Amino acid sequence: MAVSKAASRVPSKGRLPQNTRKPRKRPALTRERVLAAALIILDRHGLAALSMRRLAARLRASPMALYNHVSSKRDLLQGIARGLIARVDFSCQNPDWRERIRACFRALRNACLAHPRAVHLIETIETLPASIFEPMEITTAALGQIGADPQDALRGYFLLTNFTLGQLSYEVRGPFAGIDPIMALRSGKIDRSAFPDIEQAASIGAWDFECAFEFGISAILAGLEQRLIKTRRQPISGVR
Amino acid sequence: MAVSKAASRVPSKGRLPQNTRKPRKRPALTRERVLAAALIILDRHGLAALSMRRLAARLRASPMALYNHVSSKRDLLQGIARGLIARVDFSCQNPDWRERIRACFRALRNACLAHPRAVHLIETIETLPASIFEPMEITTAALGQIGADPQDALRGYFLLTNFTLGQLSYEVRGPFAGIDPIMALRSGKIDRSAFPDIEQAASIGAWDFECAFEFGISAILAGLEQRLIKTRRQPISGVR
DNA sequence: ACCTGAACACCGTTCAAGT
DNA sequence: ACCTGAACACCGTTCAAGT
Repeated sequence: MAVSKAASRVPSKGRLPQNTRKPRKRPALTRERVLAAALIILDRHGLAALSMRRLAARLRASPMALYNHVSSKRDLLQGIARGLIARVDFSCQNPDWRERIRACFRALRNACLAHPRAVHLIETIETLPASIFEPMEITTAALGQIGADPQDALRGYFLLTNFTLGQLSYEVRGPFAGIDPIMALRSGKIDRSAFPDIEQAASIGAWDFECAFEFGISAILAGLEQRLIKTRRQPISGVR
Repeated sequence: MAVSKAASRVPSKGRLPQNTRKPRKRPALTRERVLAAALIILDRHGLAALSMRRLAARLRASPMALYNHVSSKRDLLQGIARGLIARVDFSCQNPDWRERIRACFRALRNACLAHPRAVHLIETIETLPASIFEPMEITTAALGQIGADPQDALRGYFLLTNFTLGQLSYEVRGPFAGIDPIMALRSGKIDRSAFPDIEQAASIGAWDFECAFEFGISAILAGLEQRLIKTRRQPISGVR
């Protein structure tokens, strides 16, 4: 992993160097600058448009210059994802354990929605920054508090994350012309009479993902509370 | 969308043509044969290895021959995903509505696990085959039966699918060297004392995804039942 | 230590030509 | 109708060379 030390050249005490030989037309490359530029391309034009060559052009450097700050394209993409997650603040002081959990996943969701085209990167991240352990710790602590054993608490955590990321992955793909079952029914491509109950649902207005998310978290929390308390001294390991 | 009519050359009544000029060394290309070969490469070597050129080589044809049966690489990938979903049998005759729902998502999960490297394709499918409406119909019908209004029933369905696909996406990425928090803690890369409750969970043996899945579905069903019955005449639209 | 240009081994897809 | 080879405009990355 090639990491530049260029950042350490920044003058101490925050004073700008006044008599440097010549004001650089293009500021020196940095891992941070490379990642930031990559995120801009990703946000604006999508993952397919993010090539090393295009990124280099935007930074007015040769493609190979990037490899001084990033060891491969894979490292670049992982760096973007890690950076986004590392900046999220998951903490919440609410005394209600349900609200603490809810706040975690809301924070994760909002961080992802700020960069929709990076969601897939976050989902496929390989080495996680330490901050991702915060929601895990908060959730397992809260569930332990209501009597869940460690294994069930962890399962509860995975249930919540996987739902959150799963919905994000779906939501972010928009605008669901051919993907959204409601849209598909409405467009008449599918035989409505074969699916009477969906037909009913299809009369609903625009789908509100935020409401669906809050509904989902609420239902999960209610289910976890019921199941974990019910089985407090008798963990549901062999359930099928 | 280029679709070949080569399949219609198959002799009627299932009789093989005995005096065809010469037994072809390489059977004629077909959309089905192209998709099948692509799935084999995908299963064996992953998405990155699935190029039009490599696929053509495996079929002993020129890369351009593929374009007679598939309009683009995108069409190829979508075709694989649609094919996998279309073959799933979601039906279940169990009188218990919970079991009918459970069977749906178990079927979806198992179909995906049979082709782990195709999961990402299934998640990002654009036009869905009609069969994907079956779990939706079964779920919304079941939830309607216990008193949910159409909107909440649909939210319940999305909760279940997004969890199922979200966990699949995570599970399939394995083997979680740097991604699994438990592994990360165990490897000592993270300060265990900062996360006492996870530390507890880290004492658990190998993670069982199937159990986690069943646990998740159970918790969701319990939560949905409680919430939907409780709010039968008072849908939770503005919940936050 | 950082950057460059040329080159290598790949891509997906267009095009004109063959049967 | 189906297939081909050559070509185009791209990729990520290696290498040898420059400062």
